[in-house]
Amino acid sequence: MPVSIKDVAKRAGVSPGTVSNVFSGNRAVKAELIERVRSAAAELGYETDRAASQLRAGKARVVAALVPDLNNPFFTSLIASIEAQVRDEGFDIIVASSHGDADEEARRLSALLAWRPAGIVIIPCSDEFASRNILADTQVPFVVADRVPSLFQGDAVTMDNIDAGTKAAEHLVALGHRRFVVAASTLKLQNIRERCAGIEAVLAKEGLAPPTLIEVGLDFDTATERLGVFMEGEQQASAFIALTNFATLGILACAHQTGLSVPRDISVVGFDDYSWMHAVSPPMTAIRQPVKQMGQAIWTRLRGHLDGRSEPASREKLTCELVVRASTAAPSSLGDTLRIA
Amino acid sequence: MPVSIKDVAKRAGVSPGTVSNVFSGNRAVKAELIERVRSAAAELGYETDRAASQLRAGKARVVAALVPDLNNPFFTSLIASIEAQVRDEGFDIIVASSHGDADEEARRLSALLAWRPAGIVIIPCSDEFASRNILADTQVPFVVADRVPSLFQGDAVTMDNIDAGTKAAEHLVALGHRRFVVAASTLKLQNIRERCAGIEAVLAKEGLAPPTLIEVGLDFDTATERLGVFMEGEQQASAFIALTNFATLGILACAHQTGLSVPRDISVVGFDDYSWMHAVSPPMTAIRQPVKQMGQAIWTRLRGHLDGRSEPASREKLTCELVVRASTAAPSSLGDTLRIA
DNA sequence: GGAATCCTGTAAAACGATTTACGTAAATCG
DNA sequence: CGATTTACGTAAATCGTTTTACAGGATTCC
Repeated sequence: MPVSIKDVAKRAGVSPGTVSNVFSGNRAVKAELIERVRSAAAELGYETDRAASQLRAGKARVVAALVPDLNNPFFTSLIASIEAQVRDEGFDIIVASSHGDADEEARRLSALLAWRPAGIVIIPCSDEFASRNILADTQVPFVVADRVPSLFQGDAVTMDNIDAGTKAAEHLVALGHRRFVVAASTLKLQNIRERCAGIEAVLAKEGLAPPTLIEVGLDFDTATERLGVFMEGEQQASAFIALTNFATLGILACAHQTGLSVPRDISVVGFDDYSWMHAVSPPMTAIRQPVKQMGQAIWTRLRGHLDGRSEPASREKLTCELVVRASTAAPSSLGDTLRIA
Repeated sequence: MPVSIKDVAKRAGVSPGTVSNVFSGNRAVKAELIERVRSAAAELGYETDRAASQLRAGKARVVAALVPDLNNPFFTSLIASIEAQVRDEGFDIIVASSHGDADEEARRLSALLAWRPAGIVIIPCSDEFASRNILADTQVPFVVADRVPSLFQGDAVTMDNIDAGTKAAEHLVALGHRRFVVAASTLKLQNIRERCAGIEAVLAKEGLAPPTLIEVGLDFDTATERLGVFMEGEQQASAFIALTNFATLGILACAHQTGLSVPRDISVVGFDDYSWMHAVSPPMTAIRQPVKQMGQAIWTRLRGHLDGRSEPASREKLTCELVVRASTAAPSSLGDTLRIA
């Protein structure tokens, strides 16, 4: 029942090769025949079989994306951005999640490779990035995004994380804050460490005490739990910086639980910029990652390798932007005292 | 350089057919040969080419998902749920976005069909669902999710939207609210209309005035704009129900803008349950859609058609849950007066 | 005006797997 | 014990494209 190129050829009174040329545009076909083939195809409802096409042609119009978590809107926005890029050129996207596990990452990567895609974009689940060996063995162009091991050689697109940390810290210092808490997901990740470094550098330059670092884990529940334990204890910080989306939520939830008011008692800078951040009260000051540009940069890199051109590997670094809203303000008392309710 | 089944066969000293049988498990192979083939494959780094496999076998281990927007976390969570289901069985997922446009939907659908996937799940961008004709012409099993035209015949998985509306309205009525505003994305969508119907039925039963309906559109910016215009005007409502995620955000943003306090001045029930909802203050009362179960239900349906079994079409309806938090409370004055700042 | 070049069509050979048809050895059966 | 089935291996056909090789007619070039 599936209609093949031969059926179309027969109906249009041409050879299969000609039909192929009409659709692929690989070789010129006379206008009249193009017309005949097109209408024959339309009548039959023919659509070229991608598996067959890809098998013969050797190149697939697919790009594969492997991310740590499909529930994390940062990752899915990135996928959305890439999708918007590639669809104009007739590419499709196949997605997979490593669920934050290195072994699963390797397995999924192999599975994706089995598609012989035109390119792969991967956001590794850890800095070890053990899977890189798998990729090294293939010919498939790939770019590593967001979490890039420091001494990685290939194509990569990241944020300028040091700068992101710097901006957040400078903003709060300028407001008059002196004691900082940083809520990081985990310091095992290079990008998180860089964000911390940016913050620490600013505080050091200003002669302030280094920030209190809290590792809050990778999901909301553990984040609130760990921050909760910390905030119950007596402490003096007035400035909180979240280094991931879930850390932002964790800080907010705990502040609410312990009866601290934002920004009166504490100021908080969130990470990632989502719609809810300017809908809530107070609207959140946050560091916005240029997700869309990231998708563009990734595709540009992949695109470069596409026609067999072997471009030199490059590392691109995008800069984040601090969006100032109302969750940050000058500390209420000069002593930076924190009131626990 | 790509290593094929022949290379493995040669190295293991068997025929290609045998190698195929080892990996596909289609026919029995002696333990000793399995061992030889496996290790040969491992040494060579062989992974079976899915395009070739699929071409010959006629069936693909892929399911395609077509959603209106990859930036909407409801849709991507659903994809995440489906991914979690199918990966155990060695299926991959290919995603596409219709960007809310019916023509694009049709185009993307054809493109997806060209993969000859094992199944397709589609969340239509409108009730017209013009693309259904495309699907009707194929043999590919598909299930329509979330937005299902009322007289659609095939497999479908939806929420019990009437019940969702009912729950929200009953909750607010029980708190003592008498004047309602409903923020809907657009009444063109069947599911939205059903949610409204649920609310209206409750109010009617209680002898209350029907709710004021506002169509806020499909994204955050237009939502805040339209709600803003409305809230500036004098009105008396104390109870707000959002019917989509963006409507929730719109209400919150406008309340904040016009200086209304939640839940003191107005109560609001949000739609969809995201992490941010219990992190913000006040934590939001909301209607939670069982996204995970929805993914499971979809795969169960698709799975049923997989081995050629032709099961009867069915429509599955999942029930939502009202999560009560702190954004809803009894109205402050019995007269239901709304203070405009 | 003859040779070289382009243009555009067809037939047939791939691509890398699966599957069918067949063959041989071993196991089972009456 | 001879006949029949089972078990398991191989060779070759096949899936639906793309691409190569070739061919005939039109064009172009000296």
